[in-house]
Amino acid sequence: MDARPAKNTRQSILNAAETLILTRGYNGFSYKDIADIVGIRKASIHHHFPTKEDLAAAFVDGYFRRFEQWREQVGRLTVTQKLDAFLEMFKRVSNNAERICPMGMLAAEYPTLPKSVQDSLRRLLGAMDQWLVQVMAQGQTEGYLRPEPHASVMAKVLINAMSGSMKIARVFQDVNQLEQVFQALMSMIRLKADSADATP
Amino acid sequence: MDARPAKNTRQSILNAAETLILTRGYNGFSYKDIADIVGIRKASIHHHFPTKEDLAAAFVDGYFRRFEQWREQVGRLTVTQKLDAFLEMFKRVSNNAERICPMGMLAAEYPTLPKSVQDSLRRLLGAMDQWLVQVMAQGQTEGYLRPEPHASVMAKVLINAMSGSMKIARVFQDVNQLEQVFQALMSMIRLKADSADATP
DNA sequence: AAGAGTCTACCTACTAGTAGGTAGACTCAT
DNA sequence: ATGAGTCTACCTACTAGTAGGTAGACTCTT
Repeated sequence: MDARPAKNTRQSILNAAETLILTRGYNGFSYKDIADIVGIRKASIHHHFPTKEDLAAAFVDGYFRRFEQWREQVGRLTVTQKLDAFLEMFKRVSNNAERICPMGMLAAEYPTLPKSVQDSLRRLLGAMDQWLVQVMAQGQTEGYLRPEPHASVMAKVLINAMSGSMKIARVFQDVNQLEQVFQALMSMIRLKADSADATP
Repeated sequence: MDARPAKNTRQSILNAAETLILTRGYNGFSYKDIADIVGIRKASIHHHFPTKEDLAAAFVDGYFRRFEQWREQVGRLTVTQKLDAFLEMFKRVSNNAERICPMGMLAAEYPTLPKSVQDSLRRLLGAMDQWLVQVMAQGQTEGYLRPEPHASVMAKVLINAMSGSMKIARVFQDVNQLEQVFQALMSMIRLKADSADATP
């Protein structure tokens, strides 16, 4: 059927790994779980990803690339739109209500992760933080966001509040929490109704 | 030497479990790890805690009881003092810089936890949330905290921002982050300099 | 012919948990 | 007071099952 079944299997494995990592964590799934989902044998996974460490690092790196693409896409939006897009990104991760974001999951498991996965994760978290800080700083310069606290702290508060909410929402099965928390936080850091430096 | 050495071992196991759960998570440690720390044989742990599920549930329940005691102790303090005490509680958890709070760790692992542990955890998270919401509401009534957003959302933002900060701080080895984030958040929700309804 | 991809069959290391036993302290009837 | 019975706390030795990973044979496609 498929012209190139190869890439497909690799991607299927990666997709299965993504769901498993974001629902159960690195220490909470095995190659058998992946094999069952993808419909191949356990040994075949090792052909694409020799070790579990390789697989996890590949997932985080892939996530990083997708984040970079997304960052490019939203680059020309206003601060308001960027922050809305940021919320949407979180919502997309938890669209099946069982997943939480890589930060919430993998950062919690950090000490138990293989070194290469730790490194990839640090890069991802660093990039997300850097982006958010820049957006916050821009918002402050434009007078759209309050000048205090410092953009870097504002960013930490927002990203942690979002990530934490996903987790708590999963425990208590509360679908609307992410949106509520986001809107509340925005109302706390916003100064004006809207920013409007849209560079078309 | 000791009249009743029994209780001691049980408590040692519980202490080891606490550190292991808060650093590596439920899926990240084994009975062997505990045995090595406490200095007894693996099988002996089963005498005190028949299953790993029993051990984890006992830890969470013990944590819950300690929280209830703490809540009693801070009951008569002002809102400002209560929130400061709340920060101190978080700081105490992470005093060795490797631990994160049960919320950050166990809530992330939630879908993989045995049912009884899930139940205990839900009780703990529920109690902590309830307490914080009440404190926030009191602060709003006294005019010490901003009337918006709703106390329940304010509580979620604070607790998640704190819990998340501990995790990120561990990844980037940033000791001061918890304090910074707390102070920043307080400055965002505070209306007056201090609350002063101290009931002596 | 060769390589990629998948398979069966296997390995070692480790997991939680069990079986069965021992040393010593407590209880209590004689 | 003393010996039988019982209890706690721990032990060694084991089980069944699962983890990640490997070797080598079998297909296809090019």
